[in-house]
Amino acid sequence: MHPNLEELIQRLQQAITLEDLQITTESLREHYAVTHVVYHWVNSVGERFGAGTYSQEWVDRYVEKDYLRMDPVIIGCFQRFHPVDWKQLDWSTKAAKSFFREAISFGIGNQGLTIPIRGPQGQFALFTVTDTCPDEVWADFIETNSRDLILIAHEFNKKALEFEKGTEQQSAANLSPRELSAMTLLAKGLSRAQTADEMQISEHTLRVYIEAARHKLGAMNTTHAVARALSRGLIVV
Amino acid sequence: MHPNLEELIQRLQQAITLEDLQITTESLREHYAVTHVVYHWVNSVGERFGAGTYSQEWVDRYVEKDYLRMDPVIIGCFQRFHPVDWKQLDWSTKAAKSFFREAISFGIGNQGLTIPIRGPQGQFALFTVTDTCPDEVWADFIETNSRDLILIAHEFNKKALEFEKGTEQQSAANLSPRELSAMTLLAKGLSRAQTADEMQISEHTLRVYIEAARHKLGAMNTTHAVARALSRGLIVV
DNA sequence: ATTTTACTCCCCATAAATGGGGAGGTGGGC
DNA sequence: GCCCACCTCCCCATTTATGGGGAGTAAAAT
Repeated sequence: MHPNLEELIQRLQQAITLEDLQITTESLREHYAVTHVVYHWVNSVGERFGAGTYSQEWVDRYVEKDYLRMDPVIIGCFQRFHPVDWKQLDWSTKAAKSFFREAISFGIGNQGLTIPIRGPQGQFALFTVTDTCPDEVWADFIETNSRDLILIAHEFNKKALEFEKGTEQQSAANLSPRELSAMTLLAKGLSRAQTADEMQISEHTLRVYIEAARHKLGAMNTTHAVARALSRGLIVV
Repeated sequence: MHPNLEELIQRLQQAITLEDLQITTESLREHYAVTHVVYHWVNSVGERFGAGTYSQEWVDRYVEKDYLRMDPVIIGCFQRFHPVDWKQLDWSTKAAKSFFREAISFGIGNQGLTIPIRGPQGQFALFTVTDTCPDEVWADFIETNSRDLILIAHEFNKKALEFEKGTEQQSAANLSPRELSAMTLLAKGLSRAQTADEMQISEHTLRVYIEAARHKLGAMNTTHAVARALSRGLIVV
């Protein structure tokens, strides 16, 4: 374990503004003596939020070209769980190769480690450390620090979720057991007739539950109601 | 950091069967001198998988009574990111109270810390440590070990995902951008007409996307397809 | 250069979901 | 004891979703 992990995490935990997170990324960059440290998050509303040491030029370029949609780091991390060494990713396509060349020209560095992080309600974030060095040096760096970085990424995301919570409040909307059963069965793909049969009630009665759940959830239709129940963690499929 | 974390994680990383995970939970229980250690996972197909030291009687009881749907630990962890001390959860309802009493009678312990873990395609897992002790002792335990436990939980899930990859690899389900747009808008409660209008295509065309998405997701109807897309983290509302 | 993938459009008919009413029974909480 | 939330049942008519076909263009991957 790195001796200063405690101190770094404490600084993170004490952050109260976005700028504090920004400063923390800069401190981390100095501390680990790497090229860049970035925390990046696309929230449930599609808003982007991030803190990091990439140059503004690169960020602008990235947004302008909509690289989010093709960046092999994003694509790769989205289907992985463990930290991803950029070398493990698929850079074979032409677009990926030119993207990588361009990234290097913007001073991103030739090495990178990105940790995917997933939170409630489908939240997805990335914590990235990049450097400019030979493969062997980078392998050593990962070997030494990956666990610390996982914990730091975790703390970053915890903080980001705290900020998010301040901006969007969500109503409790507690559904009755029968309403929850109805929502769950519908989410499993059963039709109303099947659901009513499974719940051993008439379809007429089932409709009352569905309607009640819809109104409680402020949903437009059954599909919407099921989607909201899922998003809010009221039901599990 | 606990001196034996390295050894424990290495043992985890070398696990090649489900029984190895089971043995690891038992080793962890001894190592931390706690009442129970459990890793539990409900995958995208709804299959349950787990390793842990709970008694078979409690597991059977839990499944029989379908406690998964009301367990405050599940509900609470599903909407949280950071490790959850069971005391932070909402035990105010009558059902929750009797559930807690019953759990204690089955020797689960009066204290618990559960770490929610989320993987690709909406995978959701829980890593739990329980104990029987006073609040202050438990607070100390958490203070001392929570970070180690996060890393252990991470390794557990990495291993579980490796196992999963072996058994079911067909659930890749790549939806095209238009299919994803359709699913997202439907999940937001738009009707087909509104969705088609929003996507600026004819409703006939929209139906092709919905049908394609349904088939790819193996869903019975639109509601089911949207639910699966949400569960697997393909779309966000 | 060829194949695959994605995107767009159109037809038919039937089954399903939705909108709005109303009514009676139970149990728990104040 | 009363009220509220929950559970159950039923009617009407209309809109919407679903099932199965087919077919052409354009871009991208191989």
